[in-house]
Amino acid sequence: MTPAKRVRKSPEERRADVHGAARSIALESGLSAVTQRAVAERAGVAPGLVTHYADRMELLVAEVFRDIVQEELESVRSAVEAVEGDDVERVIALLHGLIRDYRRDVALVWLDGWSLSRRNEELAATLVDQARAWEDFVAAVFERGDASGAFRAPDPLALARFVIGATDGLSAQATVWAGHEEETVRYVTRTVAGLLGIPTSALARTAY
Amino acid sequence: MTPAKRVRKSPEERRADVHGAARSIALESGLSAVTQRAVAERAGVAPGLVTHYADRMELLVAEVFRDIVQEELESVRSAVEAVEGDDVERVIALLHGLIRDYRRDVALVWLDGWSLSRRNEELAATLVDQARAWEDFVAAVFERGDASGAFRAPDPLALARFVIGATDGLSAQATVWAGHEEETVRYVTRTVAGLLGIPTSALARTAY
DNA sequence: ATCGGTATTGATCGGTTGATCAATAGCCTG
DNA sequence: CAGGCTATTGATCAACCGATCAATACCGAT
Repeated sequence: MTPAKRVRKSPEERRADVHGAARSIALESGLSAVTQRAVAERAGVAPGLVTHYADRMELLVAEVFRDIVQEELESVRSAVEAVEGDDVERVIALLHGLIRDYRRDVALVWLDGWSLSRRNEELAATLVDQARAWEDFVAAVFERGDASGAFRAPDPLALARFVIGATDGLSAQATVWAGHEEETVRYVTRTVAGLLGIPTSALARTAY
Repeated sequence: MTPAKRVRKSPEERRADVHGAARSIALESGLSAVTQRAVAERAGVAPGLVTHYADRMELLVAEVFRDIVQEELESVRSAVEAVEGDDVERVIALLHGLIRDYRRDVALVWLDGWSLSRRNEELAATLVDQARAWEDFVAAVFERGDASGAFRAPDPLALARFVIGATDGLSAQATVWAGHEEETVRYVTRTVAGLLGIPTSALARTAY
């Protein structure tokens, strides 16, 4: 039993290590696999160091959830903002980000979040925050198109809630029903086109 | 410490007791609260008796999930089959069963099921079975209307998958975003009407 | 080179979980 | 009423969980 050689890092760096280990575990095996010992092992560190930096494991889980979900949102956001065309094109990019480019690991993290937030207050609060951030983002896309006259969206926030709720459910389905993404995109496209008061072909003009 | 008085029941009856206790715990506190000791206490029984009848706790959890979900399906099924009117009326009843009459406890059990099935093989298999049963039921409603000419549903199964996925997601949302059920019903109604090729008013003619 | 601050260790505690099984006692049969 | 089958008990085990903290040793400052 040779005592493990120690490496002394700056608190910020070590904190990032622990956080990164927790993050990768969450993406691989779910939020419930983010335990003190599992994180410690992956970070190559003693168990005590994890709670030393994370304070409580529940907080670490909530933070990891926030990071994963936030990154996904920023990814879709930048894809939408990178669109050169009109507001209809932006909606197309949005739907792509919501469904076609969905990431199974992220979808599973969302499901874990819903389930675990019953017993983890911080996680519950974080989940609500992130859901609102998604709503605001999607609603802004619809509002912009409504303002420019590209389509009609009299209640952007309600529409955003609907689209997000629906696509979330479809993503959950897709975690076990793989292979129906194309079909799902078609349905959602038709649906949203109908709700926006534009012809389906307008939202489906790029090749899917 | 007076030894607890024993009551000797038939295996079938005791099994039902244990099962019922597990079921009520799942509806109250989620699938992850269905532990050997919690079930034993609620059933008024020694912990050992729970696993004696359930074999493994994972099996009990899977069975409880199946029962709860199956009962919900049968409830909606009988509501739809009780409709006297035409196939459009049946779709209205279906959407009601899927969204407005949604039960928060059942929705949470679904979420737990998705999350837990990563670590519980039997639960995963049960979840897939139940999801298919829902699909078949909803698809049959659409197929019937298509056959009778009440509306158009060229691919009933795909449409069923879409409607179920979307309403599942919206139900999950509703577990935290309470109070938007009416709005959600309106959106889903418009959406489904559009997909079925009938005027929205046809699906919304009863007072919501 | 050495000293001190502090990052890090890892054993430890109390709590939970599922599973097991010898011992017990209720109730039906004769 | 007696006997025996078996339903039931409850203590016990190993494995995991999060949290804690005195002891340790690394590394920058002097």
